[in-house]
Amino acid sequence: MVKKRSKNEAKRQQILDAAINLFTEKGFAATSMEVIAKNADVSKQTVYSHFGNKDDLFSASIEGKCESLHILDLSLDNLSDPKMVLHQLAKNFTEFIISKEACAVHKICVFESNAYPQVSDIFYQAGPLKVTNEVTQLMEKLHDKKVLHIENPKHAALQFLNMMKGELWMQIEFNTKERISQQEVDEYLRNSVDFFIRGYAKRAERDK
Amino acid sequence: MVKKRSKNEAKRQQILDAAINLFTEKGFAATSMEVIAKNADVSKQTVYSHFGNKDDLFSASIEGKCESLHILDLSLDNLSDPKMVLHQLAKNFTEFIISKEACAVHKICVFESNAYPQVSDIFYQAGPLKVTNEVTQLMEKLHDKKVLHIENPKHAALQFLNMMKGELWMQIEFNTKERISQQEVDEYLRNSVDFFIRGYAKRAERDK
DNA sequence: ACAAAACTAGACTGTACAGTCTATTTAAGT
DNA sequence: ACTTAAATAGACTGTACAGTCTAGTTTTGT
Repeated sequence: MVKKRSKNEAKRQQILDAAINLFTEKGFAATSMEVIAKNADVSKQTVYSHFGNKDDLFSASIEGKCESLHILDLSLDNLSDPKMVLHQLAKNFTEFIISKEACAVHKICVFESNAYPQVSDIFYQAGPLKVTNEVTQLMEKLHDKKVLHIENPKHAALQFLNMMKGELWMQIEFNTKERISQQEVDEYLRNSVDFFIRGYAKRAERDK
Repeated sequence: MVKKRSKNEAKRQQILDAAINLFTEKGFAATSMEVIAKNADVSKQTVYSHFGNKDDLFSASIEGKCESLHILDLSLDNLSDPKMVLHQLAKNFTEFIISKEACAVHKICVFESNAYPQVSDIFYQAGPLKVTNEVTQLMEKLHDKKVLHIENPKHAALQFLNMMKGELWMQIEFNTKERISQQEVDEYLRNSVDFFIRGYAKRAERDK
């Protein structure tokens, strides 16, 4: 007659929420279990009862965050107009990567990738790798439908996505004082999409 | 009758060396002044005498590192062969950004950019910004000499540099187990240079 | 109702570390 | 050579924090 009670799921979630906020804001080392407990409105002991130690809580909180981040929805109709598709993708992508949420998790995962490669890997799989794969499929489709001429879709996806980061991404990474204007960002995106299409235009169209 | 003695410059350098190594390896919070002193083969008090506190030592060590990083030497003759120039640039750039040194400083500056924006800014100026500016000038020259048709050289520089990061850079950032092969990296670089040149070819040559 | 698991509060331990103090050694100016 | 500021080593202080323990309270399955 084993009595099994489930732990309070709400509390677990409160702890995870507080933990991910603090970890991403202050980093692992500078975040204490006591402050996590306090922010979660829960006793320290409860934290330890749900998650055995600080490391495990860290893993769990990053994992939880990765699950909750829904990145891109590539609802890609209208493939025949690559400019529109790619521009939309570019906008969605940049908007996502500069979001506070995504940025903060990205930062801590990169930083702790030596001490916690498993954690870093969770993010890599759920984030960059997943997006790259999805965009690779898009590139394949653009090639198959003869909209563009893309011999290596994975390379094209990497080129496209990396390119889109541009200056804004660096400025956000380094938290610079000055930021380029929205107009400049838009222009960079437009310019980059045009450039991408020129570079991967079908032969026949290269002299349009 | 002021007697002025200069502090031991060698020790100062030992401290800076030890500090930058530890900070970049373990991060700011996880690096103690005692361990820095020990690694520098110097007493803790000496550390405090040279650098008032941990924050100042952190700034100084990052600053020192930035000065010692010589990034790219763009000795750009043979502009008439853009493929060669850009391929060389691509190789130099990737080699630099994946170097342990550069990576480690990059990581900590990004991570501490909230707590220490001044420090992060030093790196941004000395690294990404400087390289971008230099490559922008290269792009201008390629346009002026009518080798390529580049209306916005800064955008082109950003596109080129970001693009080159590719998959390897992500894998190094996240310290993944698997790494793509040197061959794949080379192929990506070649592919990307070709793509770049296609995208910025002069109109007359777009149907070569 | 009641038994046991989940929770709480807070004291406690041991460790680590930033920064200071003190006593000693080193070396520059004369 | 001698004086004295500068530099040094290492002990010391106070704080913070991971993780444990205890004693009591709440919740829940039966």
